[in-house]
Amino acid sequence: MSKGLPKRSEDYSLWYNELVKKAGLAENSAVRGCMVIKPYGYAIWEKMQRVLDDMFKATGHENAYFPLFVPKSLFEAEEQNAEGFAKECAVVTHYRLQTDPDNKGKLRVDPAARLEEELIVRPTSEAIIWSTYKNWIQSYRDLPLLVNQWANVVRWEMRTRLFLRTAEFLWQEGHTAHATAEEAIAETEQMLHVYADFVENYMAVPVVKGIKTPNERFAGALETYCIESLMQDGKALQTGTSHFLGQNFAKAFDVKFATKEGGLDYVWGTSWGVSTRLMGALIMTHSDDEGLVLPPNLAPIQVVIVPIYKGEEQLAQISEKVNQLKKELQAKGISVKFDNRDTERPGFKFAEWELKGVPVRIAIGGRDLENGTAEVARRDTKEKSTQQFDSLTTYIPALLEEMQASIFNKALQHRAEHTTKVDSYEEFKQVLETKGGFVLAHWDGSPETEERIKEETKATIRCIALDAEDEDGVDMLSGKPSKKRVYFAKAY
RNA sequence: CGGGGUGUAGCGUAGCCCGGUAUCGCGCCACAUUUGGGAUGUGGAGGUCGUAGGUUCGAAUCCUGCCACCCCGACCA
Repeated sequence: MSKGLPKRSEDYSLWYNELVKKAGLAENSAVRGCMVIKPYGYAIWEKMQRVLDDMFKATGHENAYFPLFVPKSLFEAEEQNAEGFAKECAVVTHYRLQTDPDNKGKLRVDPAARLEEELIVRPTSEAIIWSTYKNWIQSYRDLPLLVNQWANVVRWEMRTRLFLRTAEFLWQEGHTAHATAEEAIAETEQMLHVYADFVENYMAVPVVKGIKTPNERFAGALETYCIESLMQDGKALQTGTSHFLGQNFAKAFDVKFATKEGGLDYVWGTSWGVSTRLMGALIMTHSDDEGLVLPPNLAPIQVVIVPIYKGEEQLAQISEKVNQLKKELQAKGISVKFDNRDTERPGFKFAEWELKGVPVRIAIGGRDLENGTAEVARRDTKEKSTQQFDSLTTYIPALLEEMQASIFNKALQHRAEHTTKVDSYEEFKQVLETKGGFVLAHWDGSPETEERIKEETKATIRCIALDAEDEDGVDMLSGKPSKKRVYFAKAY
């Protein structure tokens, strides 16, 4: 491991890439655009999954699994959706290889093994799922149908970045069917709130809840809800989406149900998802030039204990105390690592665990043995303090809780400082160029002005906030009247 | 996919213009001394120079194709 990371202030992208690799989260693979998620990175993802999965179950959802491949005829059934994803689909055309007669030791695609119908590698699973739902739903008694799946999907991206945009990524996709539009909308909103709850309270990343403009809407949806977060470099990142699909997929796949009243009607759908992109948000929101800063609620290791000793005898003395402490902390649900490697020195370990973002470090040395103390260092502020050893079992849980709140508040403050109201296009452009961040401005609601602003400034409308206040104003470009401000930003 | 760049040991690099079998640092292995913020010394291992062809007596170096990565665009969770 080489020392030091690039500075955020000098090259934010480089800092991000190096951090992801050096902290052992992920690396590029032999496959273009696809990453290898390494054990430490995957451990964080697993914690995210566990929490989210519990939240999904608590709101009545069940997990299932649908195929990776979607026959082309199914894929194209919902036209809007198919067209939206067409440009980035991987397609399976053959099912067999053979030895290449012209090139010894090499294989080639067997031209005789062409599939009668091409298979699309799912960029999302609406098609395969709704074609299945047709068979699952006959009556209002079968509704609502609340299913989630954890899966990988493939979108053939031109330009990729670890976690933020990869050709293959991991996510969960919820797909539900309801008897009424109201119920489906309530589900769409509910899941948006679930995501917001998770992202704010576990990831400690503040979100703006809102709806997308028609331009930014999911292909095939009537309404797309989203949560948007602001990264340290002033760019926005969508951290989750929830779609109200109306009856679009029900109609495309002929999913009808017998109503209580004896009629026959198409069901109403939703879909919602978060992906490994959340990892990118987690990294970019809190981390610093020394490495990752992980919120205690998602850190695979919450506390690391580093012994400082001279000789094996002293290590044995320290170990005895540490093992007892470790047991007590673990009993309180805290994950603890005792880094008793004899092959690295304390200073090296300090730097390494800081790079990996472990929230709390406890160091115990000879002096502490004599005094009955320990040195406690918190990762977020890098403050160190000396604590009574016996108080640690109450001090540490409280500290972790305090840190969780503290890093959220820090991110919240950063967002507040980088959210600017503007009333003129000049000011708008100036804010984008100088400080970045969210820019709150009036918009006349037309796709034309939205498009023009995007072309001229690279900024897009991230969302129309659900809690936006009514305020009469005029579009900064067209001068037409507007009822509320919308969130603009340059985005990932 | 367009424009630009890069690819040499696990990582970071020198050498490439001007062809003669590869430099340095970190890391790795062994031993010793060390251990309260990225240890030091001594010895050692590790390379089909991204890949496939071509030119040449000889290619990391020159030429061509391909692959991957990075930056900037277009596209996007």
